[in-house]
Amino acid sequence: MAERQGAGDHIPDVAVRRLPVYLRVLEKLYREGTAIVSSAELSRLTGFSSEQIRKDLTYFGAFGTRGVGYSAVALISQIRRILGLDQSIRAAVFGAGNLGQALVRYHAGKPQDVPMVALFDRDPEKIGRDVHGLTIAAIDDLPEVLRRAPFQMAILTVPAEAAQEVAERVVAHGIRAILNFAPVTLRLPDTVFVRNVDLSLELQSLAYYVNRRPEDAP
Amino acid sequence: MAERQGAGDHIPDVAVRRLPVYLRVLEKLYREGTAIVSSAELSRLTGFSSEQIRKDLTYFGAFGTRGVGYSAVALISQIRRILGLDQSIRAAVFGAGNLGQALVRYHAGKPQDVPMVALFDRDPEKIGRDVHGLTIAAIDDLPEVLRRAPFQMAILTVPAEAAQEVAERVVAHGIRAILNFAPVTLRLPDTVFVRNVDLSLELQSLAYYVNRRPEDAP
DNA sequence: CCCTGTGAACTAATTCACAGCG
DNA sequence: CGCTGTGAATTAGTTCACAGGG
Repeated sequence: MAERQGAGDHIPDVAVRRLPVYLRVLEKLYREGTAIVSSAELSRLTGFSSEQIRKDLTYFGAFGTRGVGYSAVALISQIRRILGLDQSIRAAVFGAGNLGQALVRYHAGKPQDVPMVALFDRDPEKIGRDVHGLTIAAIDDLPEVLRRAPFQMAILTVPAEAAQEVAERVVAHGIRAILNFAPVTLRLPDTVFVRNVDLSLELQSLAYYVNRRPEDAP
Repeated sequence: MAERQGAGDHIPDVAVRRLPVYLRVLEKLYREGTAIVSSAELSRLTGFSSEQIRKDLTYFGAFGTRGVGYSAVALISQIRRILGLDQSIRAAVFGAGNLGQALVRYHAGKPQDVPMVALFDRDPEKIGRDVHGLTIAAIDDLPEVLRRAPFQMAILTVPAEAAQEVAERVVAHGIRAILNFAPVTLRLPDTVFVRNVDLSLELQSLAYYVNRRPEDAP
């Protein structure tokens, strides 16, 4: 009689990825003094359909009031809870090159739920230098840094050749979520969740739409 | 009797986004001397299923040889043609802050099919400075720069508050493809193709998977 | 015999349409 | 009434399974 214990129904990743968008919009509305928001207004501000927004939210519960809408504060804290942002989630950056350093600085300069708390590099020249308050550490110091400044997420900005090895090392230390900027397909146990962001790939696939008539848009 | 002129069937964006991944793997194989590749090998190297790869390719034609596989060179040039990379496609970066400058430097340092040929900023202090060979231009000089160094794609790394306005200006000058790094939902005519890359959003949605058992992975 | 190409079957995701409730 | 919540219908995307041709 027992169904799959506590698992609930499978939630599509596309829905999970929309939650932070809702959160961003809700926080803006809230700062501007809005107390109640309808799915129709969220639709206008996010570009997603109102039924999609309602459906996404009901994957996790019933947060609105029929005939009225959603309380902005309440929905903000619900979404933060769903994503786990109510607990402390931290990230470390691997690779203190152009991109790694820029991401640290860029991210530090904005409101952030997931702070970057460590920055690693392999180059002995760079170790010990400061990037926006973070001291560059050697990747070999990973265990020690993890103890001093725990993090649950790795952001890879190392060169393509190094990415697989670095990924395996962070996974060996218990990291289960990776944001990979290196232009390689990582091969990792599927207990690890990987999201890829690849500038060249984005530009190449955008090229497809440059010479296309509007009707062919997806 | 005439069907929708020349339009062919609608090709899903997910498939278009996989093409550059195939391309990257094929180019690596080709550099290493491989002449013929099977969809099974591409599957192993990309993580996509072999039938998906074959299906994706047949959206655009029949490029393989039954019983044999695909010629690496031939498939490379086919995919490049499909994406439009056989013509010259160029991008410009708007916003010469941390991220914008880093993207220019990062991208310049690797093989690239879509070069970045211009860099804009609003800050008079920055105008005229050099970033990896590109001279920072004022956004007001957009028409002139477009004439001197034509580009078909805009990469937005301006602050959130400025993104909508800058987007509208580039669209007014005929740009129809935008890679948006600013944390806002752009509202643009749907003749314009926008792809969003938002670091905070990626981190927030990854957070969801940090505290999840492997079975709940998507 | 092998691997591509492809309809058919299936699975996932979105949109519809309306019941439900403040 | 109005807007949420949600099964049902639809549409999109993936995988299956095998026919097709070198």
